Amino acid sequence: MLAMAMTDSPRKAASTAAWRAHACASCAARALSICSAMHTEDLGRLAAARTHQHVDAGETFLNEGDAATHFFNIIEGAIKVFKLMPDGRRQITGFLFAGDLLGLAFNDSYTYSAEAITPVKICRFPRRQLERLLDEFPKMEKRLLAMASNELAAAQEQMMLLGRKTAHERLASFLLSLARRERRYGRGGDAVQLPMTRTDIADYLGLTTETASRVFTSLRKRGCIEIETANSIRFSDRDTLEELASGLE
Amino acid sequence: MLAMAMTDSPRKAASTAAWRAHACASCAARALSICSAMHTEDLGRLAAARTHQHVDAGETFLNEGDAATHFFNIIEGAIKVFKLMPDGRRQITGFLFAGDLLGLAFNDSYTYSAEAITPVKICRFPRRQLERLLDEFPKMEKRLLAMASNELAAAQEQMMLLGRKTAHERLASFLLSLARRERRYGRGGDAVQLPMTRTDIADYLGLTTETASRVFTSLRKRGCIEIETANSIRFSDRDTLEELASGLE
DNA sequence: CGACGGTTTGAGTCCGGTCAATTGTCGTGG
DNA sequence: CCACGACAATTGACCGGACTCAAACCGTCG
Repeated sequence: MLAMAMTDSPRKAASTAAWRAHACASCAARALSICSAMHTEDLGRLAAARTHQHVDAGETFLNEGDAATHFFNIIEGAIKVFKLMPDGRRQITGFLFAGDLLGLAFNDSYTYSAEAITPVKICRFPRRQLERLLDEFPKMEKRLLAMASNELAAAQEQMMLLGRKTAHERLASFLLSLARRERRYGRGGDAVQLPMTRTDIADYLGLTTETASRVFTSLRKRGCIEIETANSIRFSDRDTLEELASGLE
Repeated sequence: MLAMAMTDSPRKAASTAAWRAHACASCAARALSICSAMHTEDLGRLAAARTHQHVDAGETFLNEGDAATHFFNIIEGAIKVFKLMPDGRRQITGFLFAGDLLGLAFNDSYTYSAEAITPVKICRFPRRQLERLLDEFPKMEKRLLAMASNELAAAQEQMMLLGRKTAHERLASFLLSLARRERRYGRGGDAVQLPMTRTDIADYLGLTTETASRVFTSLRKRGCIEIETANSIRFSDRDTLEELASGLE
């Protein structure tokens, strides 16, 4: 809101969504994964306070500057987290998928916006509820600290990418990290799904749409990847891609 | 170690330092600031396990890939935290000064290296000791979580800088953030000290030394800053600098 | 003083950005 | 079924900001 108010940005603003309470099993299961030591009744307390929501693709459901009253759990779909400059320049700081948590930062207001890439199911918890739980379950706090720590390491890796890598190295790194993620979650193999647009990828890698597209083509012509559709690619030479990503060629 | 081993990097490797135990008041005071609820005897326990060290300027005292056995508290001086690519490209992910903590990440091994910019006094604690304390003092954990959260927000701001800002905008942002920090810690006014070299600044901002230097000159000619010495600048038009930093001009 | 590391400045190049046009994809409705 | 519109992706021609290479300058210290 704050960030949007002072801008003539061409990107469109959010629509405020109405949140409805709704029961859901996978949601509680996810909360469980944060801390297996939590008692069932406490889980229930958290579950009671949560609300569910479907968000359409392209909808912004969290705005930089808004009071940080809730945190979110992506149940299904993909979202992008980003920051805007007054003139509309955009930097995507991360893509989040099913199972990821959003909004855990302990600041007064959100320091980023979030928008659905695909139709998304999300689960929203009040932060106060969480903080009360944290007081009772220190293990949960440790778990969150570990998560934050991993995110921080990832952020530093991304700084390396944005500050020092070439366009080719950036895209190779990105595709491989997506593939690694898919592998970690069971699926995978040599195909990677790209739910986001070329413009999103460019805004994540600090490039323009045109450059992103050109590098896709270039990697294809070099025999590193096959482009089945714009949103689905397949690795045909993962080794070369790995070398590219780490800057060895 | 790991990162250094596979590289023919022109940058020099670390010298292993000998750590000696030593008593120090400011160190305990700093630990206190992490959690005021800690008992004196517990503080003593942490204090007993710590060791002190002087590190010379230019010395690397922490290597990416090394087992993450300790965390650090900068007592005096300035350090840089960075990552290297196999061919020697470097990205500085942060500068740390007196009072800052380093190595709190909860990973098995460090994901970055750290080198002294000026002669430095640091205080080293074993991580196991800290973790035991964390179990006893949940408030401490909450404090760490808040710190990690702030760092994460800063990291995202830096991604915006590296991915989307021009050279001028990057330097303006950097100078202002340094000034803001000095102000937060009492000192300040319109002068900013730059203990790091132009090359360090460039490696932090994703530029080359030459570009960094040129932009300094350009800002001076535009009347935004005065360069008293290479390591000490003064703001002469902070407003214009602010506008530049946020991309408004 | 001279040596050395850091800084500044200059000349020329190039990677990625800009602007513009074309192609491809998909959903809608006649 | 195809025509159409909207939007994403690709491709081409050109441009420019930052990089590269190189030389000169400066401050510090032995």
